[in-house]
Amino acid sequence: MAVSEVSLVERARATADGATMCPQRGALEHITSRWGTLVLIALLDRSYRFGELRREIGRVSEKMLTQTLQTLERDGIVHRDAKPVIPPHVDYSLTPLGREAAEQVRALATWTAERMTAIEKAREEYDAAKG
Amino acid sequence: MAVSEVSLVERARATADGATMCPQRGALEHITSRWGTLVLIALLDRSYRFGELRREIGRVSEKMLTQTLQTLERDGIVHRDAKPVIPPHVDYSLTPLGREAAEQVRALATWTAERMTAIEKAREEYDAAKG
DNA sequence: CTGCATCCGAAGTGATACTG
DNA sequence: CAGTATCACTTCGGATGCAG
Repeated sequence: MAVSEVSLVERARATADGATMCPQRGALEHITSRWGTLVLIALLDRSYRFGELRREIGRVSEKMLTQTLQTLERDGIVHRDAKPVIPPHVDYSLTPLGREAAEQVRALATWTAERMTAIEKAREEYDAAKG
Repeated sequence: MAVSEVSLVERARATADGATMCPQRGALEHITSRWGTLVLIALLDRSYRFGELRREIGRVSEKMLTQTLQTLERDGIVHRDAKPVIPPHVDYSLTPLGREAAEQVRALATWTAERMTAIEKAREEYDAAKG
């Protein structure tokens, strides 16, 4: 097994002793966060303006979208291109790094979509047995 | 583009009109949740008992681990094998479905670990520019 | 050993109003 | 249009105590 394959869990424990959480966990959580996943999948298609992205995703507050985009921009996942015009025009797109991450996320989302039938069946059985 | 590649965002919007969130989003969030990812990666290696898993992951309360495991069990991702002995002995392992999911998650975690240097560099540049 | 119930502070979330 | 600020509200998460 490659070193990196277990490093997540190992580092999580290693840095758990009162120290700050390992930066890896942070990055992973930004990418897999509730709105992060949707943003990445949307941007995989094309670049979006702020309001456009908000409409595309739906049911996301300005605050959360702003926060998500800033976090992902800071991690070098999303590129922010603010054109100095009135009214403001800001385009968001994926960096090369971000595109790699987004493809992984999309793979996971696609998998979930494909297996949804099995998952719902499992839920029904679980609820029937315990409920 | 395959249908499933955009269905996540589309469904999120489709069900956004006061209805319950689409079940896909729920499943994806269970898998990518804070403790969900760590549980899946750990179980990819071998089966674990409750306390063992708790120690392996580190810094997770009983409550959260229980909650995470129950959610994943309900989705048919994790298998729970409770042996009727005193004291109780419960083994957790991945179902075939769960193994597929876990491999996707591990791929993402591995990617994050590999790109950590680039991500940290991006963060420093961002902070230097804005602070 | 496993896991449930409860409490409570911390953090996340979102509607609204406001600025550049 | 793109974001910031504030505030009320909800959920998260950990500690503790208890049961099977």
